[in-house]
Amino acid sequence: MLTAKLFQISYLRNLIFDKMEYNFREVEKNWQAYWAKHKTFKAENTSAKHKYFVLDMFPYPSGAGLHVGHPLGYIASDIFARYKRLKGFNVLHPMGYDSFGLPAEQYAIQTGQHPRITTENNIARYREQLDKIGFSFDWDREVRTSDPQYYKWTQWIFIQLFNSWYNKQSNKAEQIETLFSEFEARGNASVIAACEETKIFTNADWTAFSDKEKSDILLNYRLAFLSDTMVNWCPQLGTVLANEEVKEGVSERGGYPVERKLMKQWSLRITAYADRLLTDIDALDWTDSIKEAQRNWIGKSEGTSIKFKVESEKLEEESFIEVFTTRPDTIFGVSFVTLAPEHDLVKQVTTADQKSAVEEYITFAKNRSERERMADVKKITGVFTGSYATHPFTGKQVPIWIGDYVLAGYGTGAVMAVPAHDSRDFAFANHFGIDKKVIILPAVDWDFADKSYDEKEGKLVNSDFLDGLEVKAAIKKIIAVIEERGLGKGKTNFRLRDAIFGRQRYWGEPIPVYYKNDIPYVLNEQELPLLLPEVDKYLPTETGEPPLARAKDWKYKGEFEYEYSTMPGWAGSSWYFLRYMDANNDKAFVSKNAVDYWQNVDLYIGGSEHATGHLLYIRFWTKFLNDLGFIPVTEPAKKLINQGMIQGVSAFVYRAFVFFPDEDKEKENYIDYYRKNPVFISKKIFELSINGDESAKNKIFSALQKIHKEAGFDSGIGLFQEKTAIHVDVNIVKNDVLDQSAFKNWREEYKDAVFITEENGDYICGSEVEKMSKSKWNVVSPDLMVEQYGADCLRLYEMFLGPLEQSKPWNTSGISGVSNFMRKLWRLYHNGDAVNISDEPATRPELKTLHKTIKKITEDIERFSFNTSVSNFMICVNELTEFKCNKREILEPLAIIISPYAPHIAEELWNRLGHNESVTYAEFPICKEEYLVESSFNYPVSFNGKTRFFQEYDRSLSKEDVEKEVLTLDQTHKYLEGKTPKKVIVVHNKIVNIVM
RNA sequence: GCCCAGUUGGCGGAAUUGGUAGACGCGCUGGUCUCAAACACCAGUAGGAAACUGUGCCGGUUCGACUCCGGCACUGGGUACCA
Repeated sequence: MLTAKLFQISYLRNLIFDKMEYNFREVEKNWQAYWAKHKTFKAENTSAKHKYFVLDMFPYPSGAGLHVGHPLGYIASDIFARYKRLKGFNVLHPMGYDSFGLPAEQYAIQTGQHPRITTENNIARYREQLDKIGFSFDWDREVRTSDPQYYKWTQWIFIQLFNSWYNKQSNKAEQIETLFSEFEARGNASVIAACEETKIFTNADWTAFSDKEKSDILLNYRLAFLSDTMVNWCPQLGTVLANEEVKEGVSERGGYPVERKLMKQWSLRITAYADRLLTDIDALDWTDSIKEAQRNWIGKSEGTSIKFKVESEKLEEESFIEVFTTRPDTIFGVSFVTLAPEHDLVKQVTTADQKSAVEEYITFAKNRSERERMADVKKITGVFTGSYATHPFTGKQVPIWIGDYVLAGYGTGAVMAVPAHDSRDFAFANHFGIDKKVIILPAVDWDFADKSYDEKEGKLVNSDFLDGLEVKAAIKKIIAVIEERGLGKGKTNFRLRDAIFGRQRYWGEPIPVYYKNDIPYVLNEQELPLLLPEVDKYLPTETGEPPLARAKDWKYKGEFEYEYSTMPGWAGSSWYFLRYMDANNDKAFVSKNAVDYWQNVDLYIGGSEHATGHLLYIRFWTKFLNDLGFIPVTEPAKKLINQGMIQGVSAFVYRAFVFFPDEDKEKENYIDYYRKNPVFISKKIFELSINGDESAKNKIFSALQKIHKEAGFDSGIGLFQEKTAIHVDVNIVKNDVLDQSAFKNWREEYKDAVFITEENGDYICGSEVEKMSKSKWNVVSPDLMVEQYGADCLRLYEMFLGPLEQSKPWNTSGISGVSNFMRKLWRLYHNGDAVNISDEPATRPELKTLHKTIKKITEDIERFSFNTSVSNFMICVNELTEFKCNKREILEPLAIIISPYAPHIAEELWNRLGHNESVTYAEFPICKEEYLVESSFNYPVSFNGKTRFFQEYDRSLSKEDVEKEVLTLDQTHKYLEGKTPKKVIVVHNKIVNIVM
């Protein structure tokens, strides 16, 4: 009763107190409304100012809403965008939604609700959450990939890809018409294109071909093409997936198993751009890890193809196995040749004796799922074909094997095996007892019985004309010889595969293709967008066709056959940066004026998980659109920053089971009992009891006895040794201490929980850093933070947590420091409730504090070290508070420099300083170095290994003073009693060391 | 296995060019205010009684190393038979 009353009094006092304090709720609401009303952040497409394009990777609007980790990158980009505006740039800072995707569709399958509805609801929630944080987005330029006005242009780009081929001579994509006229004039003999190997035909042949034949040939050249390819098929999702969407043999979304399957599919010929995607990386200001990941993904390797003649009586014609190797120097070490199980020659080279064994093996390899293959990489499997090939140099017979360690899709699908110098060949040879021949002598001791020597260093032996050469010289020589004798030729291979483009799903962009007599045609531009039709169910049809086959009243239904696949999730996101430049244009995907002005993204912020997916595709499309002359740039983003992930800190309580020795020990019994009286052991006691601490055990035991007594039992009591850790909602845990009553109310089953606590009655939870997720009860919502501390506080704190690029756990308790800082900042400008600003000139120390801060903040922002900025603001405000500084001369620039970080409070202060315009239109102040000069300082002197502060000098540092350093030397001599030092080391005008 | 990033107090982290390591914040301890508490404010806070020792470990370069070089260990991320 008394405490309740007192609480009321203190509550009232706090209310009055609050009135004098910064009222972030009101201020933030007002300024957010002001920005929206005045379109403060609207970017114009024409300006005398320099442009600056700051882009975030737009989110997929999921049903779970945002957690505190999501806005991290947006806050950073917003700070930079606001900073650039203050620096006088015309800033484009847009936001949108990547709104096609699987989760909405899965939800639709379960509930029957149209994915559009789900998506719109989620977008509305995202928008609400984003608005609360006070971002400076130009919402007039919002894009949604699922909006027909947007995907019209995604479809249009697909059509451009379909209507293009890659000319390797000009090294760019060209209109398919140029190829067409070349075929009509001369056939394809002189065409060098990115395509599958094709038969040579003349212009006469071309004219004679049927329409279908012509179409098939052209498909082989088009950048968007249909082909029978091995795809990653996910039966549970009922769709194919790109390599990038498969992680460790299961689907990235959902984690379902993935199989290999041969299917007719739309693909994009990204491999045509492999070389350019690789070489252009170097010039980009992206992080090394992303650049490296892309290089590895493209996987360029230069080597040689070599032909091995097959010795087989069965074959009428001469037949060769072509292998690809990066180590032609090891040719004399070849002891067998291995074919991929899917290799064309497998059937022909298999002898009658081996036929059944080979067929058995091929069936085995085919049915082995991707997952199994990855799981037992070390398991070696293979079979001998019975045939031999002729070694091109020694003329000896080498056996031909089949093994699934050779991939059909890479190189030629066949390898020459050199067991002594390749670890995979070594393992294979060891397993099947094939002999090895050492042909490179390493400089170090090497046990060839144990492992292969794969290094590209050493001298060649047993290698005929290569003997005595170093590896590098040998490679050069052998390539020359191979080419001279026509045994093969230098060849470059890429790991990168063409991107499979069709998805057997509903919620995506329809591929704008229809079929007439089995020939694919693209729609006319006027017919776009090809709208996503309504369907009764979002599942495949009974005959296994994609959901779009269910559409009843599609435009040309019955007239032509439509393509039923939709585009993959990455289609819309592969060009969205361009749409922001001219988001509402219905004549073109972007106008020439707009793209000429905005060019490309200056700063792109997003997660590193897109390294080999989105970030590769967006570069590909950009290059393609540039080739066709639609845009002036070849890269989408000049600078890329990857923000780290914010992890959750899960809290745990430890549950002990109680049972009664004299009762039935069946499991149900004590589970039942526990449900009535769960016992929780604190982290400390839990750990101690594990380590066999007797006193802790006794403590648990006596606590259990107490519980037991209260329950009305007389008999002995026991503690079940296996304790369970339970995730507990982090919102009822503060500084590791559990809110015990909240915990009891949290779940019905914990209603009667009994706690074994520390001496002071606190229950200390265990904690662990994990991914932030609902199921782990460690999600902290930004709404809650904004509600409790304000948007500015959240923004500052997210930056303060640590370096932007680093992953770090969220810890709400630290936010109070930032909250305190906000109050101190407010008080600088106020005395009680009233604004208290003086027009007196500032003192030198005050000016020094200000300009030091301007300098540091500028440097911090420029090098994206936002965490140190927040510290520097705190130092600045602490110093000014100490000075009791309320000078306009100081506080006005302070409001400006803090505005990118804490825009709401900055606007309010700016307004209270008497300005009518938004602080956004102010000018970022420039540091005046003269105020930074030290008036006095200590010389630290290291002498005989000890550092002493030499003497305090009262002087300012100017250029002349630096030259007058001799004076300091005099002082040094005096100090050292007339001895002359050998060396006096001066750094930043300070003597730091004296060498005698 | 390979590639990339990292390892600093009780915790998050700072040190920008090789120049007084631990800024700033959290937490903790003590004090002021209060009947009491919360809030707020003030002081202290790497370890050690001290000499000294301290940036994952071993060694090197340097007058001087968290920073540069060589080797190792561990943590996180990416990748996976790419010939």
